[in-house]
Amino acid sequence: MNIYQHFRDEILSIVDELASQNVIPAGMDTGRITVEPPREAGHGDMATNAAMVLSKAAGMKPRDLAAVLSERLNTIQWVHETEIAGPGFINLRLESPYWHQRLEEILQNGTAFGDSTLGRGETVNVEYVSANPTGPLHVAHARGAVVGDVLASLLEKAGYAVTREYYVNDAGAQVDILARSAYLRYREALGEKIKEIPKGLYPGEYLIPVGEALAEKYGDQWLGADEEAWLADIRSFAAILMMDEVREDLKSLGIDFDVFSSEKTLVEKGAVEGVLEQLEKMDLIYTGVLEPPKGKIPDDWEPRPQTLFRASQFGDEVDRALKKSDGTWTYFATDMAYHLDKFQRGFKSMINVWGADHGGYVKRMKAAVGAVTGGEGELDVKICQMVHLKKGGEALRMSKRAGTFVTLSDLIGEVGRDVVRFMMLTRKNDSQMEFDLDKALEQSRDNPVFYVHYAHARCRSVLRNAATEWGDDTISPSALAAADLSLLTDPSELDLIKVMAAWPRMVENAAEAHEPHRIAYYLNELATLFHALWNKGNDDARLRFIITGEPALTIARLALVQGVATVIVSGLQVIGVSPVEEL
RNA sequence: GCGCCCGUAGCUCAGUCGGAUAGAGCGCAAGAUUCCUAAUCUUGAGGUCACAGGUUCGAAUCCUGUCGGGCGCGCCA
Repeated sequence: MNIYQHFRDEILSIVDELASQNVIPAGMDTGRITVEPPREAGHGDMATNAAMVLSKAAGMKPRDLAAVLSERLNTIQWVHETEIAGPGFINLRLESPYWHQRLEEILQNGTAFGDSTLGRGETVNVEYVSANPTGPLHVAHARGAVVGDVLASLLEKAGYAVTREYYVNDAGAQVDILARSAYLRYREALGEKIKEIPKGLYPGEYLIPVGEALAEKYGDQWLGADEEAWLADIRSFAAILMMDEVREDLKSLGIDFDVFSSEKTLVEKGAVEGVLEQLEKMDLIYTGVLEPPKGKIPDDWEPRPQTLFRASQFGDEVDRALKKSDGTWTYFATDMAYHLDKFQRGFKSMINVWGADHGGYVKRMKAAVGAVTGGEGELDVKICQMVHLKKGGEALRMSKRAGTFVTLSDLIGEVGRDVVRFMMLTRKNDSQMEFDLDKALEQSRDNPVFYVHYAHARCRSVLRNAATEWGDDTISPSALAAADLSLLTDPSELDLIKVMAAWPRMVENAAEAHEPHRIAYYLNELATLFHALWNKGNDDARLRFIITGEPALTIARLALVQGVATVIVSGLQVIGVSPVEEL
């Protein structure tokens, strides 16, 4: 349950009630009323801006209106006291039993705590990774993979019906290059000496086994043959092998897609012609000549009539080309068809997770979605900025051309899957990130993965110790459920419960904002509070979890510890990281 | 030249679709361990939220401009 939502509803009914009693006008816009945790703990448990938001429409000064509202709020169940502060905030302080109930709720729900019905089962398509099937995944893909996957999990937890989708670009020029590169390796496998991989082809050694496999399957039949004889076969052969590798890499990151959509299939079934026909009917296509980009004119620029989409009618800067000079579709044209296809499969809400190099593509894609769905489809694009790897205090420079990039599987081999997943969420997706391989393995406060794991391990440790000393029954779910939680009276214990109680709201807000990194930050905060409480037990033995000779108090505190562990696990599940029992 | 993203403490970064005295970690200074994991914690110093205007009860947040960094800029994806 989102507790802030609960009290917001209470305020709305108070507003209605006051309106029906003609104390304030009826029919005011209450949409901007919020109930939030105040930034400062000293301001109570919750604060509402209701009086300030409504004051104008009510024709009252904010603080006067606040006085009227707070009088009624005082009578609501669980409200301990209210206070009018600053320009007209109403601060609420809640009674301790309310917080004890929240802990009980956590214990009853287990890791399902935080599940929300916000999404009302609406479908959302999250498309991520979508790397060309031309080589293994590397570090840049890892960030998008994690961001997309965790965003999908987050939306699921918030009550959406999520489809995880990978778009396989198996039709464009990139896979032709793959095929030519593989052909070289094929000749090599048959004994030819290849001195140097020509510029423009993929030099990576990962294609050597592909060449060998080709040689084994097809023998020498293509030696000396024209490209048109072998291109199609090798292209699909190599692309399939590459996708197998991609799937392996994703699996090792714990990522499993629901749908792999093939660009080639889409093109072959005429989807591009379909979407263009539709656009033609809407008069959104014409033949024209684009202006060269100002300030920077490409060397080989020449004005040329092209088939263009009126993207500028939908918020883009210029109209965009749909056909290449060789008559084939641009990537954009097939991507339009692809997004219409998604929409027709029932996804009004689409999220794409892209790398930084696609930033300039966002506007036209949004324009395209707006056009082909008649404004009904909604596209959000999360751009993941670059990841700079660091090791031994030095930057690891990567170059795809030189073949010196660090692969995803290298990275996982170096630090492990869970660390990769968590670390990728320690920055907003649109901020650049430095990934320090040494720090990611460090067991210190510096390393948020460790820090959260440590908090959970400490929880488990206390529970194990209690079981050893008092018997397994002490920590059984039924024993903890029967605990007298009213014995939890210390402010730091209640503070901890309050942060746990904020978890459902965190899930909803992060899901609505499409910001998975907030989960990692929340877990860090929860861990901080728990570590702090733990250390209070060092200063004051009365605050330790296990108090010999006081079973009731101990069980209440074990319930608290179990609650912390539960919420941490609930969060780690969203991130896709396994909790550890001990370190 | 144009578009998008970013600019917050010495460093790395949060900051809840406009809220109260702008936060955290690292680093720095000083402390806590016969006791549930000190792999942790506590306290302190540290700020013109890049800069200049504007919008309003209120701006780090929204708008305009300037400066600085990143990404991209017809027939690559």
